[in-house]
Amino acid sequence: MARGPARVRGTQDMIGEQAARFHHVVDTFDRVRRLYGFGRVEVPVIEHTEVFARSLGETTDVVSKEMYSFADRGGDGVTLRPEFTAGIARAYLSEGWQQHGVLKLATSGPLFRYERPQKGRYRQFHQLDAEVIGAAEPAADVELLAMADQLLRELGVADDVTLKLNTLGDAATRDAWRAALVAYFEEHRDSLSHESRERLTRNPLRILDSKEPQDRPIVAGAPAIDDYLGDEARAFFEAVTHGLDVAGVRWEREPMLVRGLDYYRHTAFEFVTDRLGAQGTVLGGGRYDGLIEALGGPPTPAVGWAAGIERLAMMVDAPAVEWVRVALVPLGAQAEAAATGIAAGLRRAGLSCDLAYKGNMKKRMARADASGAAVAVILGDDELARGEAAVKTLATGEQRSVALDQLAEALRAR
RNA sequence: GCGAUCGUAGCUCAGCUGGUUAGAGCGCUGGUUUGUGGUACCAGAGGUCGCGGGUUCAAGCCCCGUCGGUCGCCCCA
Repeated sequence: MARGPARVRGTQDMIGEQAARFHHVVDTFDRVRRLYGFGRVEVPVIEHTEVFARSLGETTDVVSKEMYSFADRGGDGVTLRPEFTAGIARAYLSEGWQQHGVLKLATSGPLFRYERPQKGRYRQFHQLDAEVIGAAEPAADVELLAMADQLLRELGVADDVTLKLNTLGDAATRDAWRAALVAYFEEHRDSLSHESRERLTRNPLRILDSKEPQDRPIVAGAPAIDDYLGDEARAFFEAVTHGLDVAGVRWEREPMLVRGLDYYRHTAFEFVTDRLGAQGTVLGGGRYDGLIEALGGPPTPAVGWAAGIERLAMMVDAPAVEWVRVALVPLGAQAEAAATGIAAGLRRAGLSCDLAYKGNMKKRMARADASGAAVAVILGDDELARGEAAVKTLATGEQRSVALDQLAEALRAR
């Protein structure tokens, strides 16, 4: 069995196909984000605990139980980031990024939540993230959703994923709807599941996506957000949905889709799938016009989303293996010394090249084959003395001599 | 925090109702070929059966505990 120290629960070591899938997702995101003019931003993995505590506020469970928080050697309370948005909002304020006007930002990297691992859920997990800060216009929501849609298309998972869209309205709408929901559920308290009765005091909006069958009929009769939407909020949502239609982004209305936190306004959305067990959300986000203010800044409109890299990586087709083009097989001490220089030359010429270090010739040839190289360059004392190398096309077994000074050119042509 | 399920070689797994020296495939090393791979054949290395206790003449197999993995609940910023 395994020896040595174990991996920390909920972390992952990735190699081979798994690592390739992961980076395929990140690379695709990086390409798509440029198409939409989103600049890359880098923010710390660690923040003062206050940054997340203030942004999360109401849901005590999240803050107390699920953050990786600790005191550093100086006694400061710090937390490994459980999400991107709060840290980016903090940077926006502390670094004076208002000077840049409307910011379209993209980032990706590790996040940490102290949770019980299960399918598509880890303690160190990774997300892609996109934010538009400083734009109150529905066009920002549309652009962000169009980018998400294109990303999922280019990853080849769009057919397995549905965009669920809702509006939470403005602050007044949200408060009124919430009050109506609480009153309604309070009325039906006795028929609710045990879990939902708990939620009623802690986080009543969550009752709307309860998994308990007995809650379904009650949820179905709950007050709908649409009855509480003001004219402005309604117009905003219509602008978003119309924009999506024009951009050719398919969406479905999901009136029960909510966000637990108070700073979310207007658009809320999730791209969901049924391919990932209990973790159906592959990409989610919304408008968080209240967040920067909650962190002590000026009222600043913002909207964004994040997507789970692991979840996407599980869904994409296996990316093509990255074969190396040339396998260099030196034989003997002299040839090995010369091969180092030849390999460097081939690589500078832009040819990917694997240099065999160990084993007898048979072993080295076997490795050359396993590397997927198109050609093996065999370099022994005879060849070296003549200033040549044997170039073998591995697929056909055909072999010929090539002068060393013409090697790069000859290999490129093949 | 709760529940279910699993834990045998580096990996994937087999091991019959408890019964001698615990097996296979892949991978690894060496050989058939002292300078020729992908196919084939031969040989070899590699295992505290997660860990601890118990029952038994006898435990990989049964019981208890514990640790770990997986899946789900809670939670989901």
